[in-house]
Amino acid sequence: MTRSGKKKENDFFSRVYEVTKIIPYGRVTSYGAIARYLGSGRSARMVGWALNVCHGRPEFIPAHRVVNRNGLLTGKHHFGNSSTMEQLLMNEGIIIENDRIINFSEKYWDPLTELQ
DNA sequence: ATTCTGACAGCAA
DNA sequence: TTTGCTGCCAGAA
Repeated sequence: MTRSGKKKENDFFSRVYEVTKIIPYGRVTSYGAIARYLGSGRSARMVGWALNVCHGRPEFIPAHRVVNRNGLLTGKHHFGNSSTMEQLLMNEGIIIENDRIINFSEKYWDPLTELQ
């Protein structure tokens, strides 16, 4: 598609969004896992950057289901209210304490493993 | 073109 | 164990 108003739609960013959108309800994953799934396992920071711009997307992106490898809600501050992210996660059955997901390994969803 | 930044991850001390 | 620095990649100024 010849630049539909934006740049390449199949950018690294768009892939991040696509992967993020297919995260099942009640499941979470990490930035590194997504980066790895996209091919660049060391671009975890880019994933965070992409999600930072996800607000400019018309579609809903469950960015709250993406945390760091420690299960820590590092990006909760980017959801308008600092409590929005944990509210959304707890609403999906995720146990959060001190901004960290308690049952992280339990709810962890790795695109590499699940999607192959 | 160059520099800085960023919602990370890995490793060293 | 916790704390801190480095590497990494792509976009914005």
